[in-house]
Amino acid sequence: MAIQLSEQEIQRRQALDEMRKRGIEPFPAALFPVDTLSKQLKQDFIERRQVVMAGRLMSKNIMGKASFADLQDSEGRMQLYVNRDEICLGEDKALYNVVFKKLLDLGDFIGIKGETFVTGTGEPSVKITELHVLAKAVKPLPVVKTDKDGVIHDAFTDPELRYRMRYVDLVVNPDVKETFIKRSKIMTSMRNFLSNKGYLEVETPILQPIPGGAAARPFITHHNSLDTPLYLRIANELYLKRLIVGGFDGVFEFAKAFRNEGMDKTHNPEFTMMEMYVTYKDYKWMMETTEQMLETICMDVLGTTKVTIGENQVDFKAPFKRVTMIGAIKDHTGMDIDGMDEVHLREVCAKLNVPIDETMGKGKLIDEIFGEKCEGSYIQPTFITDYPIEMSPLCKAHRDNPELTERFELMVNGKELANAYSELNDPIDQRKRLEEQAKLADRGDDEAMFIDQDFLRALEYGMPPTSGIGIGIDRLTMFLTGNDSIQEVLLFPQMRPEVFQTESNVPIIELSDEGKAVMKFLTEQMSLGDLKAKSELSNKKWDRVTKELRSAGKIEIWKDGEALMVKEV
RNA sequence: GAUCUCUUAGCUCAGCUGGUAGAGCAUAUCCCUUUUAAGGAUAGGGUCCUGGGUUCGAACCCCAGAGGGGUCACCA
Repeated sequence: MAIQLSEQEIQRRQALDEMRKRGIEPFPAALFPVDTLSKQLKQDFIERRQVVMAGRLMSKNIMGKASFADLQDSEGRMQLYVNRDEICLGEDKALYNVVFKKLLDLGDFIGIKGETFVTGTGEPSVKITELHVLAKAVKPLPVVKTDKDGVIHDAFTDPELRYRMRYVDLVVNPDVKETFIKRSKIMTSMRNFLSNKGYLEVETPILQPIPGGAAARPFITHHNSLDTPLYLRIANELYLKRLIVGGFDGVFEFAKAFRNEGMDKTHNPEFTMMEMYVTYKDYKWMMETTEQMLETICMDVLGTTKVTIGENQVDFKAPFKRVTMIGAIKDHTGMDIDGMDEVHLREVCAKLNVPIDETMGKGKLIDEIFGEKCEGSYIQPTFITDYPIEMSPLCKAHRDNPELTERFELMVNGKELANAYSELNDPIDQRKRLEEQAKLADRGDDEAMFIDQDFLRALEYGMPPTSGIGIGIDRLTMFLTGNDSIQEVLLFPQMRPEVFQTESNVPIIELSDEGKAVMKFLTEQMSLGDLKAKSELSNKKWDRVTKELRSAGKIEIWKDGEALMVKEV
C-alpha cells in the first residue's frame, strides 16, 4: 500500500480495526431485512410505525447521551434519533458511546430498526432501537449541506471530479441522480410506445467488418483468430434494413454507436441512438409517429410537453412545424437554390460567407449553408424536409423532384434530434449511390462510406417500402432534463485516463543526490547559512533539499537567537 | 487541432506589490437527552498540479509539460 493516506483515511482504517477488535464485522455477509424507504415513509408518514431501514450515515449531531443523524437511502434522507439508553438496554453503553459516536463515520452504511415519531420542531424522524454496521467507508465523502432556504453549501461541483467519480457525484448530488432516473424513464417510455405498436426490439452487431450506415470515422480493432480488422459500429441502419428484408414489419434498437471524432459539450465518442424501421410507411408517416412519440414521452416523464432548455421554452406538443430545406434556406438567406448546380452553389456560399473546401460536393455545400445560416434558428421542434439527394445516399429520391430525397431531420433548440427517410429500396440505385459516395472518398472526404456488398445483396432480394428513423437519446435526454452538456446525461463520459499513484510509479523514498551531498557537509551542529554555502546549491534546489531532509527526519533546524542552526538527527 | 482559462488541507474556497500558507465545513479530544448548513471549547491536518528558470526570497513572475473547463473548427 504505497498510496499515501490522508489523516482522515488513516482514522477510518483505525476505526475499522477497532470494530473488528470489538467483535463487530464492518462488512457483514448476511442480508439486512430492509422494509422501508425514505421517500415513501415521508409521504405516508404515520407516527409509532416500526421500520427497518438501511443506507449511508450522512450527518451526525451528537448531544451527549442522544444524537440526531441522517440516513440516506436510494430515495433520499430520513432523520434518525439515536438515544443511548434506547439502543443500549443494559449496562454496556459501548454501542452508543464508542461505535456510534466514534467508530461510525459519515458515509458508512448502517442498518437500523426503530419507530417513527415527530420531533419538537416537527421533523418526521425514526427513534432507533437497533443499530447495525453494514459497510464501512474508509474514504470520506465531500460534505454537502443544504440549509432551510434550500441553499447548498460546499457543493461538489468540479466537473472533472464529478465525471471521474460519478459514484461520489450520485451520492452527494441528488439532482444528478434525478437526471439519470429521467434518462431511464425516457427510454422506457420510448420502448413501450414502440412495443405497443408491435415493433420488435432487436440487437445487431457492434463489431462490424464494414462500418456502414453513416458518414463518420470509425474506431478500428482487430479480431485475433479471424485475423481481420473489425470496426466499432458508427450506425446500425444497414443491419436493421436486412431484418426488414428478412420479413419483420417493424424493428428498433437502442444502439450505442462509436465515432472517432472530436469531443465537446455535445459529442462523446460513444453515444446512444434509437433506430427504427417500419414497412409500408413513408417519411410523412414517420413525422406523425415521431411527434406523437415525443409528446407521449414528455407526458410520461415530465407530465407536460413544455420544457425549458437554457433560455428557451420548447413545446413538444404535436404537430410540429414542417419546412423544406430549400424553403429554410430561402427563409433565412433570401437565396433560392432550387435546381442550382455545384458552380453556382459555390458562388452562393462565397456570397453568404459560408466556409467551404474543395472536397465538398453539391449536397455538402447545401448542408453547409443550412448548418451555417438556418439550423440554429429552429428552437421549437421543426421537421426540416426534402434534403438534396447527394447528401442522403440511403434515402429514396423525392416522389416529386429527383434532385431531392424523402428525408427529414427534426430540429429542436437549434440542434438535430432525429434523422429519418423513406428508405431507398431500389438495389440498382442504391449501388450507384454508394459508389458515388466512394468516389467522394477518393476526393479526400474521409467520412465517405465503405461499400457494404452484403447489404446490397440483401436489397437485391427485395425490401418492401420502409421508413426509418434515428433519434439521439443523449440529446433527447439533454433536452428533457435541461442539461446543456452531454457529459451530464452520460453516467460515465469519456475522459482521458487518470494517472494513479501506485506502488509501481511512486518513487521509493530515498534521499536525492543533492540531499546526500548536503549530509556529507553537515557537522554535528552548524549554522544553516554555512551549510548552504558549502552545498553550493541554487536557492531553489537548496529550498527543496532542506525540505526533503527535514521531512525525512535527517536534520533539524532551530533558531538560536537570530541565527538559524542545523544539526543531524 | 487553435485559443483563453483554471489546478492551494478530506470538501468548498481566500491568499494584496514576490517576504516560508488561511477560513468555513469535515476530522480529533472534552462538555451537552428533541437538534435543523454552522451548540461551546481546544487541537491536528499542506508535494500550493509537475519539472525547469528568474530572484536574497516564488503559491504568486517566466518557460515547458500534465489534467480539467470555456470558445472556435469538425461531427450527431
